[in-house]
Amino acid sequence: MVNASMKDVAIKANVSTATVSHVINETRYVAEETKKKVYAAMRELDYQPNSVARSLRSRKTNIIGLLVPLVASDTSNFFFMSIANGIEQVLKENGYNLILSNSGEDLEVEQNQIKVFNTQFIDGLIVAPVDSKEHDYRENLHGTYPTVFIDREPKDRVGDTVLIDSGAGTYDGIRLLIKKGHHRIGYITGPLGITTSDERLAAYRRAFTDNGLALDEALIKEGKATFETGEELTEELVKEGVTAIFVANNVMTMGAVRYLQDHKVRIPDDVAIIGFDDYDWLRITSPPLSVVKQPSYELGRAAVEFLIDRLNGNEEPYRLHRLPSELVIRGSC
Amino acid sequence: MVNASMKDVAIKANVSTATVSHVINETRYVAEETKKKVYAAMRELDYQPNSVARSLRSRKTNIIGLLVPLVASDTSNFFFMSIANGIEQVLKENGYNLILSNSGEDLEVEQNQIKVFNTQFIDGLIVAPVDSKEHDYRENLHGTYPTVFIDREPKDRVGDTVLIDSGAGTYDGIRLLIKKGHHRIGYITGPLGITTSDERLAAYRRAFTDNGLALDEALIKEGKATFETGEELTEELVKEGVTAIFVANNVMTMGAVRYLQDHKVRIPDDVAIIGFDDYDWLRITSPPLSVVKQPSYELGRAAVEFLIDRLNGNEEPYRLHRLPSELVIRGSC
DNA sequence: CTGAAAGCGCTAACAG
DNA sequence: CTGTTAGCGCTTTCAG
Repeated sequence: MVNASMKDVAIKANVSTATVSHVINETRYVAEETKKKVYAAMRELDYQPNSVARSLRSRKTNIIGLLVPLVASDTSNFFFMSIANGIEQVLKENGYNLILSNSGEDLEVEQNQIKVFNTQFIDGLIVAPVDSKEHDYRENLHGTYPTVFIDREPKDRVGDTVLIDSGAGTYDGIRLLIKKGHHRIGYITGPLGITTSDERLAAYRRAFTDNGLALDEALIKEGKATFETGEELTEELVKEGVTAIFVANNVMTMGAVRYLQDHKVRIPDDVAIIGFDDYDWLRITSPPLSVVKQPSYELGRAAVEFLIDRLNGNEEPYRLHRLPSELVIRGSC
Repeated sequence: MVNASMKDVAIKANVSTATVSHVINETRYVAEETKKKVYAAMRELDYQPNSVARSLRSRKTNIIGLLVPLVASDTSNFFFMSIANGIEQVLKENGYNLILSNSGEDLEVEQNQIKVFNTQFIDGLIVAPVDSKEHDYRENLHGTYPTVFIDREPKDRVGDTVLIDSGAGTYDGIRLLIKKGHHRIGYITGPLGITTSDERLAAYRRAFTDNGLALDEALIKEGKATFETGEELTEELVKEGVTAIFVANNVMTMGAVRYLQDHKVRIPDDVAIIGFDDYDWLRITSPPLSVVKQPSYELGRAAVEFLIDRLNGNEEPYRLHRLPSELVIRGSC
């Protein structure tokens, strides 16, 4: 059986479609008697309101787009997946649905997807922009719907932005290492030039100067954010005679640990290590890994709250919000 | 500026809306001259077709729903996240969008979400049903859109189903342990009574009988799928004097490893272990963990292919497809 | 307290 | 080769 329309219900209940609509949406007073008739008709016909028609009329889809930059790696993906999870949950609580899309860290794909979204689809957009300080989002984001940027700060503020203050966790980590007597602390980072990487490195430097320590630039190693590069850079650092390593990237953290394990470098006795991002799995590495934890789920929640605020008509200037990161101390330092 | 409609374009180009529509959709012949005028008008007005109106008319949203049962655990979630990733990718290749929704392993939430989807929203649904052999999906799935079930088999077949043959990987794992001389092989599983758990346990039994070995029922431990339960059951097994443990659940695998580490039980010398599901992180446990790997990403792809086949009008009886699982041998056995 | 009717933006049958 | 026009199912104004 094909779905019954509102008209069918109206006929069966002997009322107008207007009344049916008002009963459904509780948008004007309807006599109890009439309501009952309408409900009965709805039940009998197994009526399901057509949300597409409703959207067309009300110019509201109740759908929010989410654009994340996943690449082929469990580790880095998990961060965004976790954000997505938080977002979906809060969205549902507020009666919204989530369209998930992946830019694959590819600017072109990202911009294309935004164009698709521009086709009147979504009521709002949350985007973790592709790594790039260059791109101008004003090109495709015309303000038809509110946008919230997460995790990475876009060049031009075209919406609220929610970031994680990963510098704070980094600072705490380095300070702890220094307090434990480490002076030659290696630093491994993914490509610099993107906000998150730069922020963390700055914190590393700051921790040194704040503690009156000289910093050896040779101990700062930058490379691609891969397992293998993590291994290589760790090797370089070990040869430099570091007693501790801070890895500012999750995937590289694994490579670093692997190198130390493979070369029988004892953690933390020979080399202490602090990594980035927290996962259940880190409880079963040996020793359990100390890391800077980013509140991914909370980031998702916050982003939605900002977005809903805009959807409710908030017209204030765009805001920038930072969530704290946290140093989780386990056995590796 | 508010978005231009097709009518605006038609007026500006001095043609009818029908022509504009046909130009856009290439659905009937239009003279080159006319086309050019239309394109020009579109560009000038920055015209974006309204997909909601289009959907209302064509009764097709190009949106596919995905319903997964995430709970608050990195480990188990990652499996479904990875599936979602595969699904999104293939969907995009085919011009579809993905609405992501989480049932939280709660039957009521799941059924509610299906009801939301029934509101004419989606063109198709992929669902990893909540753990339960009881529920009758025919109640809410009326065949208005095709549905594909993944990972878990529902009681009544109301759509194609794509599963992973995790029994095969389990069988291989047990066989390998037996071949290595283990006879007392403990088995840890999450709650029985759901298809995946039952299948794996059956494979365990089969591996024993196929090898002419007696099986000690006391070595089969069932419990909640949590880290802590994994630890507890491992303790019980160690006290039973097992020389190897097979853990048929990802979260419990971590608990098991943790227990062995904490109690200085050497892996694999004192107790060999094989776990479930593969993650990057398992490369840095010590020793690196051997596991049964499930092709989550491929599962996603396969599900979409089935769905699209249905959307293209395939009316054959529902099919059941199984993807192979794979034993990944590292250092823990 | 309720109904009639316009119209959201688009597609497609029908007509030329 | 192109235009006219009737809806898709709903919301909402205006009128009673």
